[in-house]
Amino acid sequence: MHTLMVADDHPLFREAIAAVIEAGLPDSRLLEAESLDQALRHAAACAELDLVLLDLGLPDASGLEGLQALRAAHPWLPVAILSADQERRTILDALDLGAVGYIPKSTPRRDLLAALAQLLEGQVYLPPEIMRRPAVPQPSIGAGMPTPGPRFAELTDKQLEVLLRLSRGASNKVIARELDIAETTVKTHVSAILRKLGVPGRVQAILAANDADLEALLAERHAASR
Amino acid sequence: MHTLMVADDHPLFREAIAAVIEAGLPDSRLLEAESLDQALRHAAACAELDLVLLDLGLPDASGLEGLQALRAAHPWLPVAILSADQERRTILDALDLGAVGYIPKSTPRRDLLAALAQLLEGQVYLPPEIMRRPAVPQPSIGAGMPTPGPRFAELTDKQLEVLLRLSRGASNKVIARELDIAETTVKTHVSAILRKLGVPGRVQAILAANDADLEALLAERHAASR
DNA sequence: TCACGCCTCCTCCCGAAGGAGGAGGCCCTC
DNA sequence: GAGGGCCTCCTCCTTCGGGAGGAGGCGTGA
Repeated sequence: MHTLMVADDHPLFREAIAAVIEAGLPDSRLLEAESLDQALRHAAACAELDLVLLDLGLPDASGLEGLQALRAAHPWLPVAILSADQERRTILDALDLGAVGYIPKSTPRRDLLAALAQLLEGQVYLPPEIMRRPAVPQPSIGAGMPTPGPRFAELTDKQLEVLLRLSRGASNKVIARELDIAETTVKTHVSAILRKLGVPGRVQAILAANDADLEALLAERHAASR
Repeated sequence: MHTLMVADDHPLFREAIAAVIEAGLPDSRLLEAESLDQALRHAAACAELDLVLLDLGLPDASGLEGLQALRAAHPWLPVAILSADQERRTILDALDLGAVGYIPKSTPRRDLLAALAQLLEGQVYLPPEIMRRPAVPQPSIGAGMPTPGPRFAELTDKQLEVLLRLSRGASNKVIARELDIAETTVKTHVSAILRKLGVPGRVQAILAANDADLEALLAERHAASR
């Protein structure tokens, strides 16, 4: 027998959560709050609360302020964020403020139930699809700027030419025609690019390339070679 | 069959980990590294590596530098920290740098196994006893931007969900798992997306999607449906 | 001169991607 | 009740993408 509270200003969403919990965690009790204020009052009144699911963006609390307030008032109360926000930064900030978990609202029902079960067991839950994404652009920890990121510098000129066309969505065949080399040669270059960038496929190479200015890098090299 | 690597400079500790894994994850392979350098070489040489357990305080890498280096060299390689350090701040910094989990060395054997299993399943693991200690798309729907471009408006909600993941570089298989539908269904959706956007392949769909703010569009729809 | 890196191309092989075509279920509207 | 749109899943088939492994030519620097 667990007691949960969902704090969200959308009645329909609260209803949906209630339905999920009723179906998946049969003998649980669910409190509902439509504002931070009400959530704080519920928390004060109900001693056996096991978990709070807190929406970001309640009318009376912008962003993570609600979490902060709840944590300050009830440091022992486990609070998980339930939000539409999928930003990695937001999740880390929430953890920083003491959240025990973070559940994106886009989480499919079965994963949501698994997450709740995990949280009620005393574990921590974070959305794998976000936290396990490679994107780590800003380390910002000490050390000036080694920022190797993807090592475009390691690519040879030819490989950069290939990557440039890759990033524009060209197929191996098209690249071969444009550079007037055999398709097998293009594949060799592509393989080398994937290896050097440490990505598993051309799609990821394109996404990485889109974060950099390849044309500038190429122009720079051409200038340097003159 | 999983392949793991433990990077720790204490032979006895590596031995202990090996024993735990051998007993608890019978058909796994374990690589051992006693320095960051060796870990990097192993990672480069072994493609089927599923998880790296990285100690903080290797001789050739102080603190989280090793994690940073490993992440930079192999962005797609899941790395979990295995450390004696129990500071909340350290854990948050490790996550910040892209670690998929954090296991204190004081973790009892059975919890350690559970954590490894969770990590190998693609989840995130954090030590509850530390993290649970008391301690946005805000789309700005300013009306003014119709931005039809490619006809994203013609896509159904589900197709938008698929396109969103597509644009992050996910394969059909991954999308299927995230949305909890069959891979064939994903293919159906992808085919519909390609047809509606008038592009010849997923790569072009991604490039088109990157020029638009899909999250905002999705949030807008969800808001409208309430 | 010899080694090394780069570019070029090849074959064999396998898994991912995507089209064609069909089918059942659900829900809404006419 | 009969469409029709959407979501779901299937099979069969082709092409594309990428790894493994090998090989030859060319230029530069030790």
